[in-house]
Amino acid sequence: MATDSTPASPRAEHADGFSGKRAAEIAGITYRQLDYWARTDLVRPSMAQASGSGSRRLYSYRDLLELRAVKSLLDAGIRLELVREVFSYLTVQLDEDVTRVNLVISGTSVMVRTGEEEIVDLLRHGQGVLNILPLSGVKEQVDARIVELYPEGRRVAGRAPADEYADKRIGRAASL
Amino acid sequence: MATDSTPASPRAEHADGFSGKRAAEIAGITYRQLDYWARTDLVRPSMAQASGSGSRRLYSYRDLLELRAVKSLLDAGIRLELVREVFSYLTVQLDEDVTRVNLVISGTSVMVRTGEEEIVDLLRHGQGVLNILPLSGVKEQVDARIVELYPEGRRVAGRAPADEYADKRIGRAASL
DNA sequence: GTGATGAGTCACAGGGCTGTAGTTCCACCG
DNA sequence: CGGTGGAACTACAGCCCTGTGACTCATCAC
Repeated sequence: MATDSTPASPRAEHADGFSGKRAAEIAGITYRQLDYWARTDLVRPSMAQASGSGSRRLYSYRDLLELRAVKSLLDAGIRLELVREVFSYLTVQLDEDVTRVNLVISGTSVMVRTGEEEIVDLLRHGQGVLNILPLSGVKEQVDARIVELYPEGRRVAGRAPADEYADKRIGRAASL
Repeated sequence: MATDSTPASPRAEHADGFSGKRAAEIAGITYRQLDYWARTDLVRPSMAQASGSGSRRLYSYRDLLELRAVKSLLDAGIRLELVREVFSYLTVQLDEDVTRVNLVISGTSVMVRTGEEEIVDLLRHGQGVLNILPLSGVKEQVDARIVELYPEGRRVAGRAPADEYADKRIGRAASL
């Protein structure tokens, strides 16, 4: 990771990571929320955990995406409890192909979907409420916010070319 | 019964309304929840409000649909706070044409939609999380539950023929 | 009148924060 | 090397929301 040579995107500029305070600013949450989430294991800084007063948390770019995704879900009126369930699956996945994917939450079952058609299928056959979060939006927001808050003169280019996308079911919790 | 002459569906049998206890059973919630919701103005019995100890609440069939819709949203991990917002708009609408309609919640904006195509549009252009609740499911569940819990020998038939369906935006809250 | 039913009330629990007052670590200065 | 300042984490109290349990109390049917 540290020896990363990928070009482009605000991502590359900050291989050194983001402080707790900055992460909160970029994700658009309060510091207290960030702290609470870290202490309760919802989103933890993957580059450096806190280890007592005076230590520093260090969030990776990917962590920022998670923080922002959590905030989006919260803004949409979803209970933190469900968000926790979702992310306990999601953490495994959610890599670089985040850009064109939709996160679909049906009850406690979570999926990553690309095509709109398949989502329509879900709609047609689905019983419960469907929560759909376009992860692309999350990435865009984070990138925009980084540039906005910390322009730092450094190079900021377009994103890398698209890869293949496929639908993946990433988890399913016990039924209600 | 009363002066109602509509045929079919468990609806017709209970023009006299449902007691609080029954309403809770049918909706699949606890009596305490029903009580709390009534006292905090989320779903109130439209046929008879409580007016002191010893009085009785009376819920209409339509109230049952609301109760069940609230429960569905809750089960889907949505915060009661958002549900309140949604229903403050929804209460105006939500009539008999509930059967083929989807309730779409995007942020704090609420819509009733029929065609899947239009939902796809929302997906494609939408920024935030979309919560989609098929109201048809709600009605089916309520009907099934009534028959299941109170078969009462009375006639129970299929539902009335379809009417026209149209998309209607029913409300939009202040932006975040 | 009597008892069952169901609304009213109160206290309290758990989740999700928020505010504030520490604490600790680190960098920098001399 | 010791002192100083500041950034960031921690501890803890407290608030609001959503119930829940346990009673109490008013009605109604008999």
